[in-house]
Order: sequence, then structure tokens, then C-alpha cells
Amino acid sequence: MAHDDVYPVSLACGDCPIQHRAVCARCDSDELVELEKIKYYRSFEAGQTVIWAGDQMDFVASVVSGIATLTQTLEDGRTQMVGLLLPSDFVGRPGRSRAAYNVTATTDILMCCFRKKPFEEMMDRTPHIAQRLLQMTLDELDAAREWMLLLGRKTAREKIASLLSIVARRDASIKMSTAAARMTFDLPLTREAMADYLGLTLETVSRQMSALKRDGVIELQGKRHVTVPDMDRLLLEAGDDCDGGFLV
Amino acid sequence: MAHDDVYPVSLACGDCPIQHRAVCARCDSDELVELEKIKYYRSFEAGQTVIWAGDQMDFVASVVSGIATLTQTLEDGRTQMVGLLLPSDFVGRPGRSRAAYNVTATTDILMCCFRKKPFEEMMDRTPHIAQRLLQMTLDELDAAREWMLLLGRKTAREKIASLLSIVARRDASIKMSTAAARMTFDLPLTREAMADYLGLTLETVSRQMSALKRDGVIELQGKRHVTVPDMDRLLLEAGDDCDGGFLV
DNA sequence: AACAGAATTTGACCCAGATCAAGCCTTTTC
DNA sequence: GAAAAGGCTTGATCTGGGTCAAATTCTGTT
Repeated sequence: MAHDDVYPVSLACGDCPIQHRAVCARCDSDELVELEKIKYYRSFEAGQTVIWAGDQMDFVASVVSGIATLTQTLEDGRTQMVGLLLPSDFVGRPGRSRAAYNVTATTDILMCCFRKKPFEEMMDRTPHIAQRLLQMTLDELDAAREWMLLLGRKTAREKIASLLSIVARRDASIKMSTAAARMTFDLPLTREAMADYLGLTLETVSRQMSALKRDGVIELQGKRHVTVPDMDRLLLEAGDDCDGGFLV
Repeated sequence: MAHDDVYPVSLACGDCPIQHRAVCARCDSDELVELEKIKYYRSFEAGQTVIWAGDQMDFVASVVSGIATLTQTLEDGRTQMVGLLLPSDFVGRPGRSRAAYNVTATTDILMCCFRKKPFEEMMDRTPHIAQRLLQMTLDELDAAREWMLLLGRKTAREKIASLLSIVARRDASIKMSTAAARMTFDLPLTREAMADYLGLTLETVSRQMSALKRDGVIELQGKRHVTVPDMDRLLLEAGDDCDGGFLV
């Protein structure tokens, strides 16, 4: 992928119709030009760990392409995914910080990075960036809290249905298609990763996927390719009161 | 409580030794003076709902005294607490927003509020505020993610131990005492509230409290007053890899 | 096309925590 | 000071999801 085509748009722009995710021609602001000057790129292969928990992080970054996961681990190996990084999502934070979690590439990924020092200086000069970052962080916090409800109170079936509906919604927004009744998409996660995200075992994930298939809520072509014949039915299974549901 | 004694310090100051929570004489910055001009107070009685999920929020606020909880609910009544608001914690966000959760007073509380419009204008004038708010929000996000690990992967006993150690730590910082081996504090939550926070039932909470008492990890005077004879032992039971652990 | 190796599904069984149901303190109320 | 009402504890039983183990796809690879 040609680096120069791509901007870390999410940082500079909060008003795009395709919020948070793609390149938008309207975003040719001064801030963006500023950001251009200090950015650099790093790429990682699928399976590589981008950041280890406890690392001193000297940069902040935004995902350009590919998928990465944020995970936390107990010393006996139990792990919980606490976030999913899709293109245009942001990792890291200004100020001194040690990473509290691992960041691992699920697919090959390309990240647009900024060394912390110049990034912070730039935040002081252009207050819009700090406000935009605040917006994004608040959205993530809402998503995290939504996920707490899922982890604490939903059944396995509801958890799976929630995850599927969130992936479907996010997939639709990447393809810039409007959410339809019937949708088709690829799961970006293995059964094990789904389990780590949902606080389940991979066997339970597999069983519930089979159950949803048996009950006609989803159709499966292969293991990763999912078709949802009736989106409303899926949302009902997810047990959400409203359409709610962000994704980190 | 006399209103004029109290400042929403957490907003203006990130460097206090007693970070996030008490009044600090060093915080007499211009920002604080600005904030003083636009603040007003509201108080609520224990049990009152401060904000309903779905409400249009036209203010942001910081807790001055008392305790409130953030909860999310599924339509069949299952509820999950997603945050605890202790003195100096912040609720609400700039920009248009509907509350995604209920905020309920656990004790009588006093809140220091700012109408959104003037608050946002002030954020534009004093970028330090936005950066401070970003700091605080990132801390909350880290805490939320830590809590996701707890909800998804910890056993009931570990969950209780984690909650107790967090309350102990936070209590120590309010009292400005340094964390000692032996600590004593009051639980600010009923068994039911603890259950909602931990994703358990109140019966399980009660049983595990009894078990920890039986095993000498804690001592109980009455129902709310807890003594931890050996803090390290408690942390061990909590299963955390490091001292970790923030509280929302 | 046959093989190797990983990812996934399915089955059998078990257990931590939920559910249902009494009883037991403390407060508060009259 | 008796009664009512919350909050809390404890017991008996049930069950959703975990654990362990064995097939069954899928992916490349030679």
C-alpha cells in the first residue's frame, strides 16, 4: 500500500460522514498538514506483538490497514481482549505511560505513528487535536462500558449475537453501504479470539455459532464467512434494549 | 457542607499528590478561577436518579461529596454497574450526547455542575482543560479495561478480593494515609451493588465474603466495616499480576 | 492427489455460580 | 418495646458454560 495515499484522518476530523474510519477529502485542514510533517510508518506481520504490556511507550499511533487486538492477561494465562483496533483506530496516549495491555497484529498491519514529544507539542499548538482525541476517547469509553454489560450480564448466545451485530455494523460502515436487512461479511477473528473477546471458551463459541445457524439466525459459508438473513432478528438475539453498540 | 470551600479540583490540576480527589491549595490557577465563575451546585438524596439513560444531558459535573453509581440495564432488568463516582470524579461529556447509562446517588451527594455551552467555550479558551479532561478520560478507559478482565476472566473470589483491594486503596488515598499492611475501611456499597459491579448475584457475594472471612483474609465488624490484616494476601487473592488497578 | 497441521466442531461429563427458599440481624416506625 | 422492613446470611438444588477428549473440516504443501 502506498503510504502517501493515506492520512490518519480520525485525528483531525470529527465530522466526516464515514466517521472514524476512512480517508476524506474534506479533511485537508492545517492540523492534517501539521500531522503529515511528523508522521512515520511501521508495519507488522500477522501474529507479531506491536506493544507488550508494561512497555514504555514512546509513540502514539493510528491503524492504517489491518486489524490488531488489545489484550490483558492474568499471570496464569487467562486472557481477555479489551479492544479491537480497526483501520483509523488510535492507540497510545499522551503523557508518560506504560502500556497496560498487549497489542497484537491479527492480520498484517500498517500503523501511522507519531513520536510522543512532537505529538504533544503539536497538541499544545492546535487545541482542536486534543478535543478530537477527547471525543474519540469518550467514544471508546462508552464502548468499553457497553462491553462491561455484555461481559457481566449477557448469556453466551447473546454475547455471540452482540459480537456478530457489531462486526456487521462496522463492516457495513467500512464498505460504506447502509445497513440492510440481509447482510454478509467476513469474521475478522478466529473462534479463540472471539472467545477471548467475549469472556467464553472457544468450545462455547463454536457451539453457540452452530446453535444460531441451526435456528436460522445466521448462515455460514465456510468458517469465517457469515450471512445474516434478518438483521433485526440478530439484534433481538443480542438482547440490547436499543440499537446501541459501538465498537472500540 | 459549605459550597465555597470546595473546588472541582480534578479538572484544573493533574499534579496534586492526592490526585483526582481532594482540595489542593496549589491549584489556584487561572483555569480554576474561570471555572469558579460558571459553576453551580445541585444536590441529590440517596437513591435519587441523577441522570436517566437516554436523557439529553445539558451539563457536565464533578462529584463534590457522596457516592454515585453508573449503571447500564437490559430491558429484562439485568443490570451492570459500569462505574463508581467518588468525590472529584467527573460525569458527562462535551458535545451533543445522550446519556448511555443511569447515574444514581448511593448516598446523599453534592455535585458541582457546569452548563455545557459555557463549559465548552471555556475549553476553547483554555486548552489545558481539554488536556486535563483527556488525561482523566484515558485513566477511566484504562480502569474500564481492567474491569473487563475482571468481568470476563476472574472467579467470584478473585472478583471480591479485587473490589476490596480497590476500595481499600481508594479509601487510603482519601484519608491521605499511605497504604499499610493492615487496613480498615467502610464498604460504600450494599451486597447488591457489589454484585451488580462484579457481574455476580448478591448471594454469591455474601458467600464469598464469608469465605474470605473464614479464611482470615478479611475481618468483618458489622456488615460494612472491613479490616484487612494483610494487604499483600488480599492482593494475591485478587489474582492481579501487578499492583495495577485503578478505580473509575 | 495425498499429506500435515491447524482450526473447528461435537460429545460426555463436571462444577462454579445461579436460583429458590428460609431464616437472621439491625434499623426504623409507631 | 413490639412490629415492620431492609439488608444480609445460609442451605438445597439446578444449570449454563467449562473441561477434557475425540472426530471433522479446512489450508496449504510437497
